[in-house]
Amino acid sequence: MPTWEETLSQAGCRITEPRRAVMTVLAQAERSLVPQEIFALGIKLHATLSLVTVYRTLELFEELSLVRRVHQDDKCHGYLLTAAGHRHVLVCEGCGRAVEFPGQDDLVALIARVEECTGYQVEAHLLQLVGVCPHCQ
Amino acid sequence: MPTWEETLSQAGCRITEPRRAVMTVLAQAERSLVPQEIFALGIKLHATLSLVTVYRTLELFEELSLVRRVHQDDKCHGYLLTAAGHRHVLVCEGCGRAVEFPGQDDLVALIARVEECTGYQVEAHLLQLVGVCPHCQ
DNA sequence: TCCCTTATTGCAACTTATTTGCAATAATTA
DNA sequence: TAATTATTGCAAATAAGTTGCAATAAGGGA
Repeated sequence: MPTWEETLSQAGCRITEPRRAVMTVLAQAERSLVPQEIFALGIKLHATLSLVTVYRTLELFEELSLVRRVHQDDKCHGYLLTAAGHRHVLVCEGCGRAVEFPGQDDLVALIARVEECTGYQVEAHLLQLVGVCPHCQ
Repeated sequence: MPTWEETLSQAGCRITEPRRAVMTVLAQAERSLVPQEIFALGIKLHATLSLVTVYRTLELFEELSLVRRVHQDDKCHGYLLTAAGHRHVLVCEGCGRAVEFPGQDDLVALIARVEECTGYQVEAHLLQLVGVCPHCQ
Protein backbone atom coordinates (compact mmCIF):
# COMPACT_ATOMS: atom_id res chain seq x y z
CA MET A 1 0.00 0.00 0.00
CA PRO A 2 1.55 3.26 -1.14
CA THR A 3 1.89 6.20 1.20
CA TRP A 4 -0.13 9.27 0.45
CA GLU A 5 3.00 11.01 -0.74
CA GLU A 6 3.57 8.23 -3.24
CA THR A 7 -0.03 8.36 -4.38
CA LEU A 8 0.31 12.07 -4.94
CA SER A 9 3.59 11.80 -6.80
CA GLN A 10 2.32 9.07 -9.03
CA ALA A 11 -0.61 11.28 -9.95
CA GLY A 12 1.83 14.02 -10.93
CA CYS A 13 0.95 16.14 -7.94
CA ARG A 14 3.30 17.88 -5.58
CA ILE A 15 3.79 17.30 -1.91
CA THR A 16 3.36 20.66 -0.29
CA GLU A 17 3.14 22.06 3.20
CA PRO A 18 -0.59 22.82 3.00
CA ARG A 19 -1.34 19.30 1.81
CA ARG A 20 0.87 17.88 4.51
CA ALA A 21 -1.03 19.90 7.10
CA VAL A 22 -4.41 18.69 5.89
CA MET A 23 -3.23 15.13 5.86
CA THR A 24 -1.77 15.38 9.35
CA VAL A 25 -4.97 16.85 10.71
CA LEU A 26 -7.02 14.07 9.19
CA ALA A 27 -4.60 11.42 10.38
CA GLN A 28 -4.80 12.66 13.94
CA ALA A 29 -8.57 13.08 13.94
CA GLU A 30 -10.61 10.34 15.42
CA ARG A 31 -13.79 11.63 13.91
CA SER A 32 -14.98 13.12 10.67
CA LEU A 33 -14.15 16.76 10.18
CA VAL A 34 -15.75 19.43 8.03
CA PRO A 35 -13.56 21.74 5.94
CA GLN A 36 -13.82 24.53 8.51
CA GLU A 37 -12.54 22.27 11.25
CA ILE A 38 -9.71 20.99 9.11
CA PHE A 39 -8.74 24.55 8.38
CA ALA A 40 -8.84 25.56 12.04
CA LEU A 41 -6.59 22.69 13.04
CA GLY A 42 -4.40 22.86 9.98
CA ILE A 43 -3.47 26.49 10.41
CA LYS A 44 -1.66 25.51 13.59
CA LEU A 45 0.61 23.34 11.49
CA HIS A 46 1.03 25.70 8.57
CA ALA A 47 0.40 29.30 9.49
CA THR A 48 -0.50 30.53 6.01
CA LEU A 49 -2.95 27.76 5.22
CA SER A 50 -6.13 29.06 3.66
CA LEU A 51 -9.60 27.63 3.64
CA VAL A 52 -9.63 27.68 -0.14
CA THR A 53 -6.67 25.37 -0.17
CA VAL A 54 -8.38 23.05 2.25
CA TYR A 55 -11.28 22.73 -0.17
CA ARG A 56 -8.99 22.13 -3.11
CA THR A 57 -6.90 19.65 -1.18
CA LEU A 58 -9.92 17.70 -0.05
CA GLU A 59 -11.19 17.59 -3.59
CA LEU A 60 -7.88 16.22 -4.77
CA PHE A 61 -7.56 13.75 -1.94
CA GLU A 62 -11.03 12.50 -2.62
CA GLU A 63 -10.27 11.94 -6.29
CA LEU A 64 -7.25 9.93 -5.27
CA SER A 65 -9.34 8.03 -2.72
CA LEU A 66 -7.15 9.20 0.10
CA VAL A 67 -10.13 10.57 1.96
CA ARG A 68 -13.80 9.89 1.87
CA ARG A 69 -16.82 11.99 2.48
CA VAL A 70 -19.24 10.92 5.13
CA HIS A 71 -22.83 11.97 5.05
CA GLN A 72 -24.71 12.93 8.12
CA ASP A 73 -28.33 13.80 8.58
CA ASP A 74 -27.81 17.47 9.10
CA LYS A 75 -24.37 18.40 7.91
CA CYS A 76 -23.27 16.58 4.86
CA HIS A 77 -19.65 16.49 3.93
CA GLY A 78 -17.52 15.49 6.80
CA TYR A 79 -14.16 14.08 5.72
CA LEU A 80 -12.44 10.98 6.95
CA LEU A 81 -9.16 9.36 6.06
CA THR A 82 -9.72 6.29 3.93
CA ALA A 83 -8.69 3.06 5.60
CA ALA A 84 -7.54 0.27 3.33
CA GLY A 85 -10.16 -2.25 2.41
CA HIS A 86 -12.84 -0.58 4.45
CA ARG A 87 -15.75 0.94 2.74
CA HIS A 88 -18.29 1.64 5.41
CA VAL A 89 -18.45 3.96 8.33
CA LEU A 90 -20.17 4.00 11.66
CA VAL A 91 -20.44 7.49 13.06
CA CYS A 92 -21.21 8.38 16.66
CA GLU A 93 -24.08 10.79 16.89
CA GLY A 94 -22.74 12.14 20.14
CA CYS A 95 -19.17 13.07 19.36
CA GLY A 96 -18.77 12.30 15.67
CA ARG A 97 -16.13 9.69 16.35
CA ALA A 98 -16.07 7.23 13.48
CA VAL A 99 -14.99 3.65 12.98
CA GLU A 100 -14.92 1.72 9.78
CA PHE A 101 -16.08 -1.79 9.16
CA PRO A 102 -16.06 -4.27 6.32
CA GLY A 103 -19.36 -5.79 5.34
CA GLN A 104 -19.48 -6.36 1.67
CA ASP A 105 -20.85 -9.84 1.89
CA ASP A 106 -24.10 -9.04 3.57
CA LEU A 107 -24.89 -6.59 0.88
CA VAL A 108 -24.17 -8.84 -2.05
CA ALA A 109 -27.30 -10.89 -1.54
CA LEU A 110 -29.37 -7.84 -0.90
CA ILE A 111 -28.11 -6.07 -3.97
CA ALA A 112 -28.67 -9.08 -6.19
CA ARG A 113 -32.24 -9.28 -5.01
CA VAL A 114 -32.87 -5.60 -5.52
CA GLU A 115 -31.42 -5.73 -9.02
CA GLU A 116 -33.77 -8.53 -9.89
CA CYS A 117 -36.83 -6.78 -8.52
CA THR A 118 -36.17 -3.38 -9.96
CA GLY A 119 -34.35 -3.98 -13.20
CA TYR A 120 -31.76 -1.46 -12.08
CA GLN A 121 -28.09 -2.20 -12.44
CA VAL A 122 -26.52 -1.37 -9.13
CA GLU A 123 -23.14 0.31 -9.42
CA ALA A 124 -22.41 1.59 -5.97
CA HIS A 125 -23.76 1.68 -2.50
CA LEU A 126 -23.71 4.04 0.37
CA LEU A 127 -23.98 2.37 3.72
CA GLN A 128 -23.44 4.28 6.87
CA LEU A 129 -24.45 3.48 10.39
CA VAL A 130 -25.18 6.00 13.07
CA GLY A 131 -24.92 5.09 16.70
CA VAL A 132 -23.45 5.85 20.07
CA CYS A 133 -19.80 5.08 20.69
CA PRO A 134 -18.50 3.47 23.89
CA HIS A 135 -17.27 6.83 25.17
CA CYS A 136 -20.66 8.45 24.84
CA GLN A 137 -22.78 5.65 26.21
CA MET B 1 -52.51 5.19 6.53
CA PRO B 2 -53.48 8.83 6.95
CA THR B 3 -53.35 11.24 4.05
CA TRP B 4 -50.80 14.01 4.25
CA GLU B 5 -53.58 16.46 4.98
CA GLU B 6 -54.60 14.41 7.97
CA THR B 7 -51.04 14.13 9.15
CA LEU B 8 -50.71 17.88 8.94
CA SER B 9 -53.99 18.57 10.72
CA GLN B 10 -53.18 16.17 13.50
CA ALA B 11 -49.93 17.98 14.03
CA GLY B 12 -51.85 21.24 14.35
CA CYS B 13 -50.60 22.53 11.02
CA ARG B 14 -52.64 24.14 8.30
CA ILE B 15 -53.22 22.92 4.81
CA THR B 16 -52.20 25.75 2.55
CA GLU B 17 -51.78 26.33 -1.13
CA PRO B 18 -47.98 26.46 -0.99
CA ARG B 19 -47.88 23.19 0.91
CA ARG B 20 -50.32 21.65 -1.49
CA ALA B 21 -48.13 22.74 -4.40
CA VAL B 22 -45.00 21.22 -2.88
CA MET B 23 -46.80 17.99 -2.16
CA THR B 24 -48.22 17.78 -5.66
CA VAL B 25 -44.83 18.36 -7.21
CA LEU B 26 -43.28 15.63 -5.11
CA ALA B 27 -46.14 13.25 -5.79
CA GLN B 28 -45.76 13.70 -9.54
CA ALA B 29 -41.99 13.46 -9.52
CA GLU B 30 -40.48 10.15 -10.38
CA ARG B 31 -37.11 11.14 -9.07
CA SER B 32 -35.64 13.03 -6.18
CA LEU B 33 -35.81 16.79 -6.45
CA VAL B 34 -33.74 19.51 -4.84
CA PRO B 35 -35.47 22.54 -3.33
CA GLN B 36 -34.74 24.67 -6.39
CA GLU B 37 -36.43 22.15 -8.65
CA ILE B 38 -39.42 21.85 -6.38
CA PHE B 39 -39.71 25.60 -6.40
CA ALA B 40 -39.51 25.82 -10.19
CA LEU B 41 -42.24 23.24 -10.64
CA GLY B 42 -44.31 24.42 -7.73
CA ILE B 43 -44.60 27.99 -8.91
CA LYS B 44 -46.60 26.73 -11.86
CA LEU B 45 -49.18 25.45 -9.42
CA HIS B 46 -49.15 28.40 -7.07
CA ALA B 47 -47.91 31.56 -8.67
CA THR B 48 -46.74 33.31 -5.52
CA LEU B 49 -44.81 30.37 -4.10
CA SER B 50 -41.42 31.36 -2.75
CA LEU B 51 -38.25 29.38 -2.34
CA VAL B 52 -38.19 30.21 1.34
CA THR B 53 -41.52 28.52 1.77
CA VAL B 54 -40.27 25.47 -0.08
CA TYR B 55 -37.43 25.15 2.42
CA ARG B 56 -39.77 25.58 5.35
CA THR B 57 -42.29 23.17 3.93
CA LEU B 58 -39.69 20.52 3.29
CA GLU B 59 -38.41 20.90 6.81
CA LEU B 60 -41.91 20.41 8.17
CA PHE B 61 -42.68 17.50 5.88
CA GLU B 62 -39.48 15.82 6.88
CA GLU B 63 -40.30 16.18 10.58
CA LEU B 64 -43.65 14.56 9.91
CA SER B 65 -41.94 11.85 7.85
CA LEU B 66 -43.91 12.77 4.78
CA VAL B 67 -40.76 13.19 2.76
CA ARG B 68 -37.24 11.94 3.09
CA ARG B 69 -33.91 13.31 2.14
CA VAL B 70 -31.72 11.36 -0.19
CA HIS B 71 -28.01 11.81 -0.27
CA GLN B 72 -26.03 11.80 -3.44
CA ASP B 73 -22.33 11.97 -4.01
CA ASP B 74 -22.24 15.48 -5.30
CA LYS B 75 -25.45 17.21 -4.38
CA CYS B 76 -26.78 16.24 -1.01
CA HIS B 77 -30.36 16.85 -0.13
CA GLY B 78 -32.68 15.67 -2.79
CA TYR B 79 -36.20 15.10 -1.53
CA LEU B 80 -38.46 12.15 -2.14
CA LEU B 81 -41.96 11.34 -1.02
CA THR B 82 -41.89 8.72 1.70
CA ALA B 83 -43.43 5.41 0.73
CA ALA B 84 -44.96 3.37 3.52
CA GLY B 85 -42.78 0.72 5.04
CA HIS B 86 -39.88 1.41 2.75
CA ARG B 87 -36.72 2.77 4.16
CA HIS B 88 -34.15 2.48 1.44
CA VAL B 89 -33.67 4.06 -1.90
CA LEU B 90 -32.01 3.12 -5.14
CA VAL B 91 -31.21 6.17 -7.22
CA CYS B 92 -30.38 6.15 -10.91
CA GLU B 93 -27.17 7.99 -11.60
CA GLY B 94 -28.33 8.78 -15.09
CA CYS B 95 -31.70 10.43 -14.58
CA GLY B 96 -32.15 10.52 -10.82
CA ARG B 97 -35.18 8.28 -10.96
CA ALA B 98 -35.58 6.50 -7.65
CA VAL B 99 -37.19 3.34 -6.44
CA GLU B 100 -37.52 2.14 -2.91
CA PHE B 101 -36.90 -1.28 -1.54
CA PRO B 102 -37.27 -3.06 1.76
CA GLY B 103 -34.20 -4.82 3.08
CA GLN B 104 -34.10 -4.65 6.79
CA ASP B 105 -33.31 -8.28 7.33
CA ASP B 106 -30.00 -8.38 5.58
CA LEU B 107 -28.78 -5.55 7.71
CA VAL B 108 -29.81 -7.00 11.04
CA ALA B 109 -27.05 -9.58 11.02
CA LEU B 110 -24.53 -7.07 9.77
CA ILE B 111 -25.44 -4.53 12.39
CA ALA B 112 -25.33 -7.05 15.21
CA ARG B 113 -21.86 -8.05 14.14
CA VAL B 114 -20.66 -4.49 13.89
CA GLU B 115 -22.05 -3.65 17.31
CA GLU B 116 -20.15 -6.52 18.79
CA CYS B 117 -16.87 -5.61 17.12
CA THR B 118 -16.95 -1.92 17.81
CA GLY B 119 -18.82 -1.53 21.08
CA TYR B 120 -21.00 1.06 19.41
CA GLN B 121 -24.73 0.99 19.86
CA VAL B 122 -26.21 1.34 16.42
CA GLU B 123 -29.28 3.54 16.30
CA ALA B 124 -29.88 4.16 12.66
CA HIS B 125 -28.58 3.31 9.25
CA LEU B 126 -28.31 5.01 5.95
CA LEU B 127 -28.36 2.63 3.04
CA GLN B 128 -28.65 3.90 -0.46
CA LEU B 129 -27.85 2.23 -3.71
CA VAL B 130 -26.76 3.98 -6.84
CA GLY B 131 -27.22 2.38 -10.22
CA VAL B 132 -28.61 2.64 -13.70
CA CYS B 133 -32.34 2.33 -14.21
CA PRO B 134 -33.92 0.31 -17.04
CA HIS B 135 -34.64 3.49 -19.01
CA CYS B 136 -31.04 4.58 -18.96
CA GLN B 137 -29.39 1.25 -19.65
C1' DT C 1 -71.46 33.14 7.00
C1' DC C 2 -68.43 36.17 9.06
C1' DC C 3 -65.00 37.20 12.51
C1' DC C 4 -61.06 36.38 15.19
C1' DT C 5 -56.97 34.18 16.33
C1' DT C 6 -52.76 32.71 15.02
C1' DA C 7 -50.13 29.79 11.79
C1' DT C 8 -48.10 30.74 7.54
C1' DT C 9 -46.24 33.36 3.80
C1' DG C 10 -43.06 36.31 1.09
C1' DC C 11 -39.87 39.85 1.10
C1' DA C 12 -35.41 41.49 2.04
C1' DA C 13 -31.41 41.03 4.21
C1' DC C 14 -28.13 37.96 6.21
C1' DT C 15 -25.20 34.13 7.19
C1' DT C 16 -22.67 30.20 5.70
C1' DA C 17 -20.67 27.22 2.25
C1' DT C 18 -18.19 26.71 -1.82
C1' DT C 19 -16.05 28.23 -6.26
C1' DT C 20 -13.23 30.98 -9.50
C1' DG C 21 -9.67 34.27 -11.65
C1' DC C 22 -5.27 35.61 -11.15
C1' DA C 23 -0.75 37.08 -9.77
C1' DA C 24 2.71 35.46 -6.50
C1' DT C 25 5.02 31.44 -4.65
C1' DA C 26 7.27 27.14 -4.16
C1' DA C 27 8.04 22.04 -5.56
C1' DT C 28 10.34 19.31 -8.73
C1' DT C 29 13.24 18.09 -12.75
C1' DA C 30 17.06 18.69 -15.55
C1' DT D 1 21.05 26.16 -9.38
C1' DA D 2 17.82 27.61 -12.74
C1' DA D 3 13.65 26.82 -15.26
C1' DT D 4 9.20 25.07 -15.48
C1' DT D 5 4.80 24.73 -13.94
C1' DA D 6 1.74 23.03 -10.19
C1' DT D 7 0.03 25.19 -6.26
C1' DT D 8 -1.18 28.79 -3.16
C1' DG D 9 -3.72 32.74 -1.10
C1' DC D 10 -6.23 36.73 -1.83
C1' DA D 11 -10.34 38.91 -3.13
C1' DA D 12 -14.47 38.64 -5.13
C1' DA D 13 -18.23 36.02 -6.97
C1' DT D 14 -21.67 32.52 -6.60
C1' DA D 15 -24.67 29.30 -4.35
C1' DA D 16 -27.29 27.50 -0.56
C1' DG D 17 -29.91 28.04 3.30
C1' DT D 18 -31.72 30.94 7.31
C1' DT D 19 -34.01 34.68 9.90
C1' DG D 20 -36.90 38.90 11.31
C1' DC D 21 -40.98 40.85 10.41
C1' DA D 22 -45.18 42.79 8.59
C1' DA D 23 -48.92 41.18 5.65
C1' DT D 24 -51.89 37.36 4.59
C1' DA D 25 -54.95 33.52 4.92
C1' DA D 26 -56.59 29.00 7.29
C1' DG D 27 -59.89 27.23 10.12
C1' DG D 28 -62.51 27.10 14.63
C1' DG D 29 -66.29 29.37 16.87
C1' DA D 30 -70.14 32.90 17.27
